[in-house]
Amino acid sequence: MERHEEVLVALRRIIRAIDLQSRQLLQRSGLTGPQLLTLQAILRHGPLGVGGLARLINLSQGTVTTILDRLERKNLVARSRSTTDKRRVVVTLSADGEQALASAPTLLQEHFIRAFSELSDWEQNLILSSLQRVAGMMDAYKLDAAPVLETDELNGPFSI
Amino acid sequence: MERHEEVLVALRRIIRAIDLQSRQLLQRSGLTGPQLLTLQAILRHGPLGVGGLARLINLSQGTVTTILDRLERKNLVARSRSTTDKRRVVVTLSADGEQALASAPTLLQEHFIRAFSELSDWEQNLILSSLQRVAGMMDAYKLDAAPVLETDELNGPFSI
DNA sequence: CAGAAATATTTTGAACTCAAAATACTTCTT
DNA sequence: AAGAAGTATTTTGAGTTCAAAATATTTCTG
Repeated sequence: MERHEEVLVALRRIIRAIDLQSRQLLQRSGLTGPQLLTLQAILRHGPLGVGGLARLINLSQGTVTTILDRLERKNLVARSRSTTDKRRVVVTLSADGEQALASAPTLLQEHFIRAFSELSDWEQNLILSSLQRVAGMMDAYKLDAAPVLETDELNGPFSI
Repeated sequence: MERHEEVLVALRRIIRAIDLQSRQLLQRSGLTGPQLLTLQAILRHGPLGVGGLARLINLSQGTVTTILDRLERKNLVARSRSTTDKRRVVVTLSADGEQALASAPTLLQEHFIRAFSELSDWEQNLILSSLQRVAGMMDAYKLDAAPVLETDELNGPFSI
């Protein structure tokens, strides 16, 4: 097996572990990972537009809309149209939302956080920078690809 | 921001990049990432039961069933009941499936594979072992919960 | 051998995710 | 001011994912 395939296997394990954690979270607190992440982002950054929120948590706008639908149904957030620019929808935390956040579990499994914290400083840094490096290599294309869409790149590196 | 939170941010970027790659794949070849992964596993390991397939690619049995539904609808795989043990469903690649696999793109973006391959040997190993370490810390609990899998179609606990 | 326990798979119900199309509003141009 | 162009959000349609319940078969036990 080539090394980049082993990378994929490791990533699939990680992705699955995160998904399972999200489902456990739902059982314990009624909030899934993405929902909790969304609430945390609003808490940290204050009232936000949907687009800004999406960029902050690395999700598409449409995805954030459906997450907000669920949070709104549970009365954890409120949506309101901005008065200055009525195209914008501003999302705020409700009192219930703050309450839910305060009592919510962590997004990563407790035992992962513990294990990670017990690593030495340089090991933590090594792991973090490896992850950031992989992330950078994977989403690098977004930076140069967006402007180039006009040119006929359809027969480019990804053709069948 | 604490370091384990930065870990989560990096992981979210990676997860998103992989999802987007899967959708590009679908545009170009008609197969999504999980579908391609499933076909590859069958090619490598020969006809498989659904459960073995699920363990091989780190997905639940129910998930694999829905993926197989789509692959079967496209005539890329065939399901048949095992004659020796009729509880089991055996999945095989069709001729079309082999053909599709032969002409399919890679699961990771070409440019990621290129960038990764250009790293020095020790850098590749460093990244791979960091990912494996994170994966291990995340799904460690499963090992206590579920005893050893002893299936003859499974070479190692997480091989693809 | 008949019923119970175990194993394998599918179905069901809910959440997440995206691209692309549709909608709503603002700002720029003429 | 009227229409065009741009920006922000939601809707639509499809795929992925899981746990838990339902179904199908086999193997064990009395």
